[in-house]
Amino acid sequence: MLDIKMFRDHADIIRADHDKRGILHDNIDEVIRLDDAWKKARYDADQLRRQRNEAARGIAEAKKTGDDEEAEKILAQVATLGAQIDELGVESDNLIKTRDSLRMKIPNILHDSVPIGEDEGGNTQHSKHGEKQNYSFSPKTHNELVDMNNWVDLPRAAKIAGSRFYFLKGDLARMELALQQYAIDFLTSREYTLVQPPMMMNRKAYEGVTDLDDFETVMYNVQPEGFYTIATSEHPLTAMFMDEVIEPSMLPLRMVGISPCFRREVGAHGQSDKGIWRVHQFTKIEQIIISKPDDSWELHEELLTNCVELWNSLDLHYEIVNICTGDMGTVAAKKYDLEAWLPGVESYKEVVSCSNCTDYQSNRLRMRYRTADGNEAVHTLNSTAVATSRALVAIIEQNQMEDGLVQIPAVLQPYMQGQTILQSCNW
RNA sequence: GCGGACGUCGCAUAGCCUGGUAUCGCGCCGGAUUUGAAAUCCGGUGACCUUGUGUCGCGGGAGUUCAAAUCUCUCCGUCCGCGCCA
Repeated sequence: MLDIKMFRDHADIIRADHDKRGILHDNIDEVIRLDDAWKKARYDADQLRRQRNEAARGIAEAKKTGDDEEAEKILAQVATLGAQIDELGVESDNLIKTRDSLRMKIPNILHDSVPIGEDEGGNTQHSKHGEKQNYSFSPKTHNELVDMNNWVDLPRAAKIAGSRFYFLKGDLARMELALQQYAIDFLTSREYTLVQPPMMMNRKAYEGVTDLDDFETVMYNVQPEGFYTIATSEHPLTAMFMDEVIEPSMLPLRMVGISPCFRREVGAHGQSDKGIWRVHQFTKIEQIIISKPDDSWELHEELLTNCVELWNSLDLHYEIVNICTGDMGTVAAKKYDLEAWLPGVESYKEVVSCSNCTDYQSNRLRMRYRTADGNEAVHTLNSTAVATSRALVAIIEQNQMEDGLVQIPAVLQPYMQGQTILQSCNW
């Protein structure tokens, strides 16, 4: 959510941003109109409250001196004030609620370096890492590989849960754990603090961190308490300091989160998304930073550097993409995606997303830090380190051998008792 | 799950019984004093707006009242005891 001051003093900046995104200004104008109306109603209500407070003081004074007659007189004079105040109070409450529910829908201000473009076709290449492997055979897709090695059981998962769930078995399940442990060690050695968050959140906190449409399409609602299962540890870790004033000495706060991620994935998805590429549940190691505004752009690059060095160390080929205006969501001001090469399907596909959300989440969450001039909103940043299911797909496609077995990346071998090849599961 | 206590500005704490201007301390910011620092003293230190002798704010919501931190109901959370439990 953008600061309301932005609408009052710099609406031109928001309008220019909407132009870059190719969306109409209607909502901006409506927020400004509602804000003016709210200020007016609020002022009128304040004036009435002021009258009432003055009268109440008069009554208190009269009662103190024992002048009951005077007290009764004032009481009669202000008899109708309460009803008027209630009426105006309801009006101003409605105005500000409408204003802010609309304000929640207005996207963040994009950074200047975000390329202009209508859709994902407008994304630009930021850099390329590693090389495509040369295979002396025709590389298989990850779906073929997990099938022939019995590493994934989709039908039985569908039977007991539903589609897009999976059993992960044998050596692939072991490598999944190795990958988690490796990524955590990699980041904790860079002074990121490991945090295991709650896997469910309440509605209020969740509204602070996500696009409102996500409640319909992404999150599971757990009854009877009405909690929402987290779609990523970004959400609890970012909302952790909700309603707090953070000591500046704590900033920047670097965290590495681990959690299962639950996603409803409502809507149709293409053939290429079958198997374990797009699933309802996976594990993700996530980087989170809470920072002062002046530091956030430098820290955004730090997050990307961590990703690059982590994925380089796995010996994988991938490219980094600078997401364009038309492909950016509501929350981020700038976003890099890391797209790994999948030789089986001959395309680059998204495995990491690295965002600077500036003060958009912290305005909603009322998350500030203390400065000499008062409290100021912090900036929040997040980046995948590894989403295990997708990282597994990249590893098995790129490291596959002619017999369908897979070489384990050297850095993961110590986490698997020195094993070098993923063996098939025999059932 | 049952019973009890509690929730007050960044932290800590008084006010609640008996309704009538948000208390003391710490930390922080500014000023005075000083060569500088410490110490001391003074002032400030939640949010909002049309900046006023203004309004709101005491975990959230509702109610009673001219008036609620204070009384009532309800929800949330914390702590203690009991029960259950990996």
